Amino acid sequence: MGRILDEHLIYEVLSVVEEIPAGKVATYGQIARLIGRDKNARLVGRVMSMAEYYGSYPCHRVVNHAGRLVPGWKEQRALLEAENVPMKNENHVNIKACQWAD
DNA sequence: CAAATGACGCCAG
DNA sequence: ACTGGCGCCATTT
Repeated sequence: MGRILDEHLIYEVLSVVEEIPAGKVATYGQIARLIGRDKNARLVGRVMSMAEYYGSYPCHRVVNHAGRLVPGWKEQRALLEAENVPMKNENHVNIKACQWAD
């Protein structure tokens, strides 16, 4: 299985993710806008799901527009709390308080 | 080619 | 806050 997604897209998404500072989070839509692909939030999510294959990136700092954590990824919460990211409840960060101002 | 599937987003109830 | 419905895009069935 070769490259499923456009390598250019993967490169752009991951370079943005790399910039998210510890203690902050970014949303899929936010990242999509930053790379000039406003309507491609879903693709950003797809890239994230395969990010491990391309290297090590702070994927735990990417959440959806409501601040919900990745469904099924247990370690994410601990990773965020280790950076003192404010949580709203078990599955959500307080996005208002910790969204990365780009 | 039609329908379904997702680490999504926005709006209405 | 939670749930549907619709729009969005690439990939898969």
